[in-house]
Amino acid sequence: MPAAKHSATPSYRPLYEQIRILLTQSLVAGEWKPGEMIPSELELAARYRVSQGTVRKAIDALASEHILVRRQGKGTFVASHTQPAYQYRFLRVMPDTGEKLHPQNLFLELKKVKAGAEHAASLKIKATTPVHSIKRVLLFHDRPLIHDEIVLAAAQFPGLTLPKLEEFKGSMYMFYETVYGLRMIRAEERLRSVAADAATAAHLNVAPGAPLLCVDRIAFTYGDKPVEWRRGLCLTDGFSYYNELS
Amino acid sequence: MPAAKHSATPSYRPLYEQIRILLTQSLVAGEWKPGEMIPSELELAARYRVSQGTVRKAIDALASEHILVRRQGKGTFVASHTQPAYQYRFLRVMPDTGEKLHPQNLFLELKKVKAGAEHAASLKIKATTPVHSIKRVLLFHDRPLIHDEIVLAAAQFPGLTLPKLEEFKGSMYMFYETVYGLRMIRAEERLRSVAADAATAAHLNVAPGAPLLCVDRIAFTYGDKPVEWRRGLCLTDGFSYYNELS
DNA sequence: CAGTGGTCTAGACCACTGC
DNA sequence: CAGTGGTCTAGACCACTGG
Repeated sequence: MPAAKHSATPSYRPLYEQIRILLTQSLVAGEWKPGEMIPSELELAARYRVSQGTVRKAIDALASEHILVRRQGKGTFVASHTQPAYQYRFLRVMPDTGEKLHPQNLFLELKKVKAGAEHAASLKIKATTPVHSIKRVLLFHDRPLIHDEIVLAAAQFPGLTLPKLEEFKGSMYMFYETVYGLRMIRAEERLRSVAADAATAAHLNVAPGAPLLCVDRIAFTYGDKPVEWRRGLCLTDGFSYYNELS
Repeated sequence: MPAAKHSATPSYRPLYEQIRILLTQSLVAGEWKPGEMIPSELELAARYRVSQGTVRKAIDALASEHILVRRQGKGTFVASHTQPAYQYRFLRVMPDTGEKLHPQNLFLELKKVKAGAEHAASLKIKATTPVHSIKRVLLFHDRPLIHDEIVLAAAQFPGLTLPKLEEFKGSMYMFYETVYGLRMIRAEERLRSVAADAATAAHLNVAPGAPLLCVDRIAFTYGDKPVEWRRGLCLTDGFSYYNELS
């Protein structure tokens, strides 16, 4: 017997949708951590007093968003940026050769500053709230490829220091996840073509004025909560930003 | 009674997958045309001798690829670029204001030429095969925004002429669909940042050397058959290429 | 082998559309 | 109202994993 076929909210909300929300809440609460296995479909069906099929549909939805990962014969797992296939989940820049891009991090600085208007709006915090501003360069085969500025709300990343970033081996999102328990599930990007300014040109070892791909990104964790603002300036000489439209 | 739970192919193929293939074949054969309603789930279930649930799963897959569109209470329809929501399905460039982009076409030329190596590889045809090369500019509020070169296999677009393009009102994909029965379902894009050459600069009314977003696209019809190669050079001053990562 | 996810069925009922 | 897609169930069986 299902708990309730209808919710109190104005418009109709199917059961599997309610289950999806409950599962998400458990994820937010940390009941199951990234990489861990969640209970089997039959267990969850029993817990929520619904049929296996309904649980399946809820899990299907979360799996299609890459929040959960199903593995036949093993179980269903919380997706993690530490899993090999998810290491560079959001990195769309790739060599035109088809080679795999495993860039190297070179951190330039970490400053604690006050959020400007754009950062504040993106991160849904008040302007002048303290934020960390990180600058780094991504190297590919020892050649500088991308210059990033990354802005994070200081309140969400207490005790963040340059050495901590530098000693960590792996992507930023792996870092957020393992050190701060923040798993990024989604991002929005806006791309523009810009001319390199002097400072960026120096970092990327190109002439000032060279055309660069400017990628503005906002990354979100569970519940569409924005966590990271990022501006990447990227060389596209032998590299390109790949996208599938469907 | 299902026709067969296993296919003859080496590895296991579920029934709903076989149904999905049959539906796709009917679409390719033109049994149901863009915009038309396909038979109801129960009819299809009877036709293929499977349960409604199995048909549902096949349709779900096609709907998630935007090949079919479900409308509760009405039926399931073949997606069409002529439907308002699908007009500019693959246009990711948008004003930073959030305004909707309804660009205007200005055709510059149509030439019949031989396919070069890149076009041939992209369209999976032999080099030197005849192709149409179309050049146009997209205007937004009378301001030139994008310069496109579009390459199509001549064999697939017989009798294509500039006047035909010019008299047609709507997007290119609407044109392919309504005039040649070719519905594009998917595209791959590669983005780069480039400096405007003299000719492009003139068309877009900017200084030579200005940074432009170069968008190379291959668009596919049913069965991943490539139909269109396109190179767009786009101003990103007040506009940007929007993308969601998940 | 037991346990997991994956498929498929048959049937009941709900929500939405348009006549 | 009939007809469509959408939800939910209960149960059978298949495919895959690992001990």
